[in-house]
Order: sequence, then C-alpha cells, then structure tokens
Amino acid sequence: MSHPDSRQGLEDHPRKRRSDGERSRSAILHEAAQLATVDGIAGLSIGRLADAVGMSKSGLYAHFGSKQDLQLATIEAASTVFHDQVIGPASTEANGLDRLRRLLESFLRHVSGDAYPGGCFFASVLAEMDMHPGPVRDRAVEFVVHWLRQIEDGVREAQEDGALDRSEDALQLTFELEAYLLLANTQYVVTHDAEPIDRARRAIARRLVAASATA
Amino acid sequence: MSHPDSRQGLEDHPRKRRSDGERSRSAILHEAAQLATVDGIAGLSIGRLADAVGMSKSGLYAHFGSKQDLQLATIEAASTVFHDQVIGPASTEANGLDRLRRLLESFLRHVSGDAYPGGCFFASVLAEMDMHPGPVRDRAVEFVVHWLRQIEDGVREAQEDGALDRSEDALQLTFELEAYLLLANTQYVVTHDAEPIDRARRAIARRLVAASATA
DNA sequence: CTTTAAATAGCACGATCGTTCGTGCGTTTT
DNA sequence: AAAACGCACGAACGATCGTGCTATTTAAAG
Repeated sequence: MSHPDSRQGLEDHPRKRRSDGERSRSAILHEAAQLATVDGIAGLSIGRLADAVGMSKSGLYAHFGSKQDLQLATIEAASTVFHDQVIGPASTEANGLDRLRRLLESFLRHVSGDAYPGGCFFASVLAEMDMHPGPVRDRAVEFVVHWLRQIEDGVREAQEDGALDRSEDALQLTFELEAYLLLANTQYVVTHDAEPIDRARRAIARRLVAASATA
Repeated sequence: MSHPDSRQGLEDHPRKRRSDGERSRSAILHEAAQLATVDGIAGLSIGRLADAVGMSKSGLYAHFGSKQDLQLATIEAASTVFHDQVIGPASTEANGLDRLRRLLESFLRHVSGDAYPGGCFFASVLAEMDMHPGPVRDRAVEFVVHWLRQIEDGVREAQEDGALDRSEDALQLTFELEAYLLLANTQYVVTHDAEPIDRARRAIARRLVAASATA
C-alpha cells in the first residue's frame, strides 16, 4: 500500500504498456460496449467482437486474461462514457434543481442519441446480469447505485435551496424520476420513436412542479 | 375460425396427441419460462432445460421443431400465466378505477411473488430481444402492447366513470404508471427487497390522486 | 390382443464457445 | 547492436450449442 505503482515493478507489474496496444484496447472496449447493449455483456462473444474490431480472437483475448476481465473492463469504459455524457454536463449547474433537471435531460439525450444501439448500457447489462451473482453484476449494480445517488443528491440539494418541498421523501421522488427514465429507455429501444422520450420529459416536468416548494 | 380443433384432424393433424406428452410439454414450458427470466429466452439452452425437467435433449427437442418454436411456445405459456395472475383478477372489478388499481396491484404481487425467479417474464424477455428482430421479439412486443392497453383502457373507463379527470392524457398517465411498475420489477429482482414494491405503490397512489376528478 | 403412431432416448454432426500455446514481428530498453 | 518484451497471429483444445437421424418404449385405437 505504501507504493501504488511508482517504480519497482518487481513482480507486480511486468513492464509498461505500448501506445498501439493502448489504442487497440480502447477500440476493443468501445466496440464491446456497443455490442453489449445489443447482445448483452454475456451474450457478447469474443469471436464476434474480434471480427467487429478486425482483430484475431487470440490477439484480442491477450489484452484481458479472461472473459470476465473483459466484461469488467467494458463496464469501466461504459462508466467513463456515462460520466462524460450524463453526469459531467450536469455538474456545471449551480443550484440543485437545475442540476437535477440537467441530469435527467442529459440522460434522455444520452439514450435517444446514437451512443449505443441498444440504449442505456447499464440498463441493458443489469437486466441481463441481475440473476447472475459475481463481480460483473456487483460492479454494474454499484454504478447504478452511484447514478441514483446523483439524482438523490440533486433532489436533496434542491430541497435545501428551497426549490423543492422539504416534506417530499427524497428517495421516493428519486424512484419516480428514475422510473420515467427507465421506461423511456426501454420503449425507445423497442420503437426507436421519440414519443417515450417526450413522455418522460412531461412526466418529469409535472412531477417536479408537484414537488416544488409551496411559495 | 369455425372449427378450432374439435375433431376431424383430416391431413392437417396426422393423428392425435398423447396425455403424457401433453404433461411433458407443460412441464417443459413451465420450466422454460422460469429459466428464461434468469438466463434469458435466448441464453436458455436446450441441454440445460432438458436437465432441469429430467429429460433427454432429443426427447425434449422433439416437442418443438426448433429452438425458435420452443421460445414462441414459452411466450404463449407465460402469457397464460400472466393473464391468470394479473389481468384475470382485475377483470372482476366493476368500475374502471378499481379495475385499474387491481391491475397495477396484482402486477406488483406477481412480480414480488415467487412465480418467476427473475421477475416479470416479459420485462426480462423484451430487454433481451429488443434488438433482435424476428417472431420472438414481435410476439413479446405484441403482448406488452396488449398489457399496456389493459392499463390504458382502465384509465379511459375511469375517466368515463368520472373517477379520473377527463383532461388527463390517458397515454401519458399510462406511461407513468407503467414506469413505476417496471422500475419496481427491476429493483426488486436485484435487491429482493420489498422497498421498490412499496415505492411503486406510493407512486401509484399519489399519481391517481393527482389525476382524480375535481369534485 | 394386435396395430400404430406418439413419446422418449441414444448417438453423432458441424458450428461456436472460452481458453491455451507456440511463434514471429516491431518497439523499447540496455 | 543486442537483449527483452509488448503485441498480434494461427492453430488447436475440450466443452457446449442447436439440430438432425434412428431405435426403442409406451399409450391409445382397432
């Protein structure tokens, strides 16, 4: 614990990484995240993934010692994308309510955008892994909990700001807002029509009005 | 439409079915629906299904000419269960609002009950097949549309009864109610805790109060 | 009781799965 | 320049996938 990985690789780190290998790894994970929203993170096969990125199966496999490690790395990559596209943009907002609104809106844009063919990566992965205990499921659940806390924090901050009613149960409100997002994602993936996205927007607007502080 | 399958197999049916075969078929489909909520309807393999019901792979396979036919038959079986456990109980209610309430409540009981280990069958199947066009996806979508129309009809009838406000957009209200159900299912499967079920109940109650006619 | 077809099992196939191994090329370090 | 190593490849493995084909058992019709 004293020295994370400064020098002294010893036997922990063999050597360092090469630039072209890092590019390959990124390309693999980018493609893996895309395919995972279509075939699932377990249904995704290494052979098809290798074909998609134009590599050999064994060459791709060497980047990750096992399929599980590939899955975990894919989740990390998708987490970064989600932070960049959804959580990041909202963090610039000053007050709680604006931040909350941005959070929800950027999620809807993230879903209806063309980032992933199969909609929200974590909704897809969690629906597949919910009954398969292990590190992959644990990591996906962990991120979703983290995501829900972003919403919850926005709600609480808006309450402290006096923008939302303090008598509202923050967890309950978070549940309802997340529900709109999840169904919007599900229906959009199936129909590829903007209607569920708009329905979610209306539901959010209405719910936030109902929760606004009684001035 | 005149003669479903009373007598007269003619040449359509070579001969008749045997009773033990019919029992086997039911047992297979029952187990298949259970496993499909865990591994998905595509991830479910015929070998593991055969082991689960205590049959040989080829013996089971003979009941359905292909895996796709097995999947379609499984969906039909799950449709029957869903009708019995969710839609049926609600149809006894007299007025629209009570029928709507029963519909939503029996869904929550269906999900939190032990009918399927992986929660709502159709939520599980649709999440897996949403990006895989074909008869299986089409049939699953068709049933979900049918289910949503049950809710929508309840809403509209309640509006005609004067129980719900006529100015409410029925489709919008249906969207929001279904959203609570879907997230309750998703979270319950992951946590196996009653909290999301209760949160959905509260959300439904609140939303129906907000939509009730201004007396 | 005989006949008949449905029901089930056994076996094998080609394909694909995740995984391992040996090898060569190109880059980086000494 | 030489040594060491990251990176990618092809080939092959045991296992499992869906799917046929054939033989045997067994419930039902005559």
